[in-house]
Amino acid sequence: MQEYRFSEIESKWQHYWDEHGTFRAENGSKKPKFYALVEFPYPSGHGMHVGHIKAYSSLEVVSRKRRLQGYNVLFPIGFDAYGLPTENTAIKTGVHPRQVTDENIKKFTSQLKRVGFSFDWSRVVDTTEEDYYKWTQWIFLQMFEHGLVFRDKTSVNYCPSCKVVLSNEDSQGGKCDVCHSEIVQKEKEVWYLRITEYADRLLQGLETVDYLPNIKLQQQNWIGKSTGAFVNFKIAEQDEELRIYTTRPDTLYGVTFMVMAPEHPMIEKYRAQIANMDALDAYRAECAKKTEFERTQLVKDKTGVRIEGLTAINPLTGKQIPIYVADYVMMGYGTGAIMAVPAHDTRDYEFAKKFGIDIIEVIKGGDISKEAYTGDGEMVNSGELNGITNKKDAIEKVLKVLAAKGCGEAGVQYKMKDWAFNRQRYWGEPIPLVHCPHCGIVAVPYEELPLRLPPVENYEPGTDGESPLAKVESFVKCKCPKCGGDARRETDTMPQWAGSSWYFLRYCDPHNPDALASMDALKYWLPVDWYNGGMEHVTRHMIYSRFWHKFLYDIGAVPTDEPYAKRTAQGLILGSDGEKMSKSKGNVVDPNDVVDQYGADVLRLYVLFMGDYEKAAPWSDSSVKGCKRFVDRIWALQDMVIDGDSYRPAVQTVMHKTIRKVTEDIESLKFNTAIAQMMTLVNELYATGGINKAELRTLLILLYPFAPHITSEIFEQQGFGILSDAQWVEYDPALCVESEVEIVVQLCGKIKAKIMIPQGADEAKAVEIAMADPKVQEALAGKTVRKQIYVQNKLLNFVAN
RNA sequence: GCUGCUGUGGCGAAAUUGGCAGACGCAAGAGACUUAAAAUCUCUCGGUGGAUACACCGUACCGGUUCAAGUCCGGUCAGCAGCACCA
Repeated sequence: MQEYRFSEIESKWQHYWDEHGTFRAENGSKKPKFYALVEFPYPSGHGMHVGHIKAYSSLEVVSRKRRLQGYNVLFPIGFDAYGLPTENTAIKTGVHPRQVTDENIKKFTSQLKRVGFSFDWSRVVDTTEEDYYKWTQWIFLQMFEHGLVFRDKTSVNYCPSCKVVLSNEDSQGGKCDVCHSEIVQKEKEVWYLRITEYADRLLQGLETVDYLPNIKLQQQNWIGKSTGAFVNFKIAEQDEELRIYTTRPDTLYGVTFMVMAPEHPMIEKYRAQIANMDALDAYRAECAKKTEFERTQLVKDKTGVRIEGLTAINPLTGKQIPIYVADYVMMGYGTGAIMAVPAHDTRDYEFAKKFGIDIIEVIKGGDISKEAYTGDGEMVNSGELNGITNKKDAIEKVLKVLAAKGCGEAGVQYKMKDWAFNRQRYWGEPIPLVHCPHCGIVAVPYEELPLRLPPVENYEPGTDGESPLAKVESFVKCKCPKCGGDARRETDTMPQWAGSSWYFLRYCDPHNPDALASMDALKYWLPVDWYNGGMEHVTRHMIYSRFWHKFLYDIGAVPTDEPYAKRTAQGLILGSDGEKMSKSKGNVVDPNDVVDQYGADVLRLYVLFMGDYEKAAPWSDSSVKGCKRFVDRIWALQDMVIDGDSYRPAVQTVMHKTIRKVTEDIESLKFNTAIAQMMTLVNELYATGGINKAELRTLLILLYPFAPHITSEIFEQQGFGILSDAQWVEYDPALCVESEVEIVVQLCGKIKAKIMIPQGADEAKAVEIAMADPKVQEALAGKTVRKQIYVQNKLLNFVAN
């Protein structure tokens, strides 16, 4: 046997697959289709991370297996290449982001190829290429035409370091997602996509798809649907109504004050009529200074100021109620104002205690002198609601009363907000809209797409939150497509999430010049059968892309309502210190190093063998060696090959068991146990002193999805042909069990003996054999068996005393 | 604070979903081969006692259900993740 020179063998097979187009997916093939999708990478300058390898390895294994099972598999890859790090490199070095991107993509491509992933390289997409972002802009314009794009001046999340407006999703926890600086609030005109219009459908759609339960749950929480009521409170001093949203209309009799958000428009409207406007202005200025983080996290104490000159009237009791301004009420949720029921809401309770406001109990069951009671109970002090004992009935009743008086109705609210859809950055898709002094906002005509990024001298954004594009007169100045007069282009670009919201559609038909993809191709491939990626993308990327997809479905551009039939997520690879890998900690593992030292097959095996695929696991250099040893033992099997075209009796059971376990475990992401079973098989083969041709052939096929290079090489050398053309192997369930099995004999649940009985023996037979065993006889001596439990092929338990 | 998940050897983990706890791998120890080391091969490897057979204990902690609990139920503690004044 020759030496195992993995780098030669691996590059030989990578070239073979490339030249033969082994992994090309065929549109419209008669074979059953399987569309496996992994999250395309952002091509950063640092190259790939072992985390990428783990993320792609699962569906890589599934894809290779499915091809051997006769499927037409689409397993594509691409690059989500717009984004800040590339632009920041450009700012630092002056190199054009296009060039930076191209270099990074080249680097990623070579790394991916070295690992031997079976991607269809003829379908690569790059979100920054003209014939791709043309269609991103096209979708945006379709949304614009359908009223899903709007402009609004609101307080936005602004990162002072990146000088950019961020969506809520990009500024979770009050920190910028990219540079982790504190986010501040800033008034700005921004573009929004009306994703809230799809909130209910995004929620309902979850019932029709096969996502892991925790993924569904996170999406549900993100959408955050609540049901309740809108109630209008008349203002005593003015001909005006204050509209509020509440989930507890049943507590309406317990309202003792109202609260408006500091930004509530009614404050400005009645500026002249409010007696203490100075105090209010001072308070509001203080709130505006606070970052979102301070406002929601640090401040435990309730603050606020009463509005003097405006009083609300409880629509049910006619009682006058004071109104406060307080920053514990947010303008962005509900109506920006609430009715406060301190007896039954913990926040209102704190506020009332601090400001000495009345607390009126309307639900019995708690002790409101100590804390708010949020549970269920009998209604009291509540007029017509008195005596009702459950929340549901009380709400039903109060809604009827409100409807009769015309001052309120049932309603739903979502936590999810509309999607702030622009960045003041260069390296993104230009927003194809024009500001015309006569016609207003006008869409760039479809024929003019793509609207290209112009060259700029300086990629640095303006300090006032303006895009670098604003400085390019030749880009900004244009003619209005409607009236032909002088107009100005929108200079903001789209956020990074735009291109990734539809990339899986382009894969189906990546070179189509006339549509984002042909309907035929989409009908053939959609939905994506299995999508794997990180947990960090299940609320943002996945909700955005589901939203776009549903919109495209509504306008007839795609054939399915939901894009992804199934979604799973891999766990992180931690550094060997158990911490998250990061450059600053110096615990990052470069996949190239592993490939250099041990080969791609070892890397692939290790990332799947290291633990539960869905859980985080620390990297261990020495454990990688275990996989290396396994691969070496596979290579060494070539010296032990004997003739034989069927499994030898001594290993027949373990062969069938292994086929079954590997076949099943791959489908349920249990790669670690699939590999363990193959190791067990190899150990047993070594113990028999050899392996015959039939056994070797089967073993190579089972191992091929994990370690395709070494298995392809041995397969060829043994004269079995080209492994990627082979068929997956079958098992016989009847042969997965030995003819004799060991069972445990227990006395009252304690193990007393182990006996061999024929496989599938009935209870009488098992008892007969057990009774003949001296240890069993000893254990049962002098005892009366009152009951016996027999589990076939497992155990026999005597209950005796 | 709310929601969800997880707690098993020195380490990464298995356990057909209530039926032999610790498969497989790493690390460690002993032996073989070697001038030697590496590599490879063989054996040991949860704890306590015992020379061995073996016995007892053991899946975060306390309690319960059951012939039988890592698995189910109730409570406690710890860790992780997501959301976070959502009215």
